[in-house]
Amino acid sequence: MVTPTPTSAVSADSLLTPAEMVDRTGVTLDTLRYYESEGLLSDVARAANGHRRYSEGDVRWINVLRCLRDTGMSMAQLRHYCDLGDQGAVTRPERKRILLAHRSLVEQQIEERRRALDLIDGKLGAYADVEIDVEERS
Amino acid sequence: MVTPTPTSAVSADSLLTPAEMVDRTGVTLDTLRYYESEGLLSDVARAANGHRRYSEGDVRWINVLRCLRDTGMSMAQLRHYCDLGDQGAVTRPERKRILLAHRSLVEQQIEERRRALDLIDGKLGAYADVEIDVEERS
DNA sequence: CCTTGACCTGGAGCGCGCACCAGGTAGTTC
DNA sequence: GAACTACCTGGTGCGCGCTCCAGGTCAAGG
Repeated sequence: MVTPTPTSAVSADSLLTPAEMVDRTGVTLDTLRYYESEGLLSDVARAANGHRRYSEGDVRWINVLRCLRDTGMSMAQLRHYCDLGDQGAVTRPERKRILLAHRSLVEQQIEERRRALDLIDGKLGAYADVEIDVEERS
Repeated sequence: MVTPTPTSAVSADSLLTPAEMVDRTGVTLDTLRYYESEGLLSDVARAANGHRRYSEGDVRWINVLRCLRDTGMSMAQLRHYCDLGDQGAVTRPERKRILLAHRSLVEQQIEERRRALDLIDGKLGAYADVEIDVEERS
């Protein structure tokens, strides 16, 4: 399963309502539901009235998802990664491969951005004489 | 036929044909025209038959555009930046401001990616025992 | 003369990742 | 008991940044 569930018994008061989840993760309600519908977040608990209840594990998992998304992993890749998680330990090698591949991609992104900084600094050199009005608004 | 086009014959006056521009910049024909139509690339020369002719300056400028785009500057911001350039020296302070702002954004991106590396490495720790089949083909 | 190929223009189409909306239910508040 | 709030489901819409397409021009080659 995707979300680590340490025990079968979960202390009820540690579960978060959707609104609390939004606060904790910074992810919107719509996006949380979207991720769940796409299989990125499985086994979300429900209250008696059908409302979702998120665990601390869900919070951590959403943070992982956002980290990967924000560094350029596509929904499709993320879905694949989650599917592998759902399929059990036999997929661990491939999950490791995916993480390693993404890791090197992130390193490339850092390199690309370092080069960008150099280019920007080069252009900024042409503005060395320009004083920026610190009082300027907006 | 995939026979290499006779690019050995460099176009006169060191101006580049659209196809040559694609080779030099890695940007597609459609995108080059799109950028021009959006005002990111002005005053592109034309041959007698109406075909575009790009200068070495155009090549350098496209590289700047791609650098900024690839680090998250939106088309709208890029358009604004180019408009300022077209308006002359009076806009230099704002152009500098934009570059500085984007510079700090890129630095934030690097920081975010460093944190991503930490998180990925943390997860990779759980796979320390996993051997990846190096022979695996794909 | 006919074909081929590079390029032209204007406009439509598209994939992604959400964001928004309508219509409904369950629990609390006055 | 009426309103209000929080949430539900299923579906549609949308902004961005290209990407593709139809239909045409022009020049060179066989």
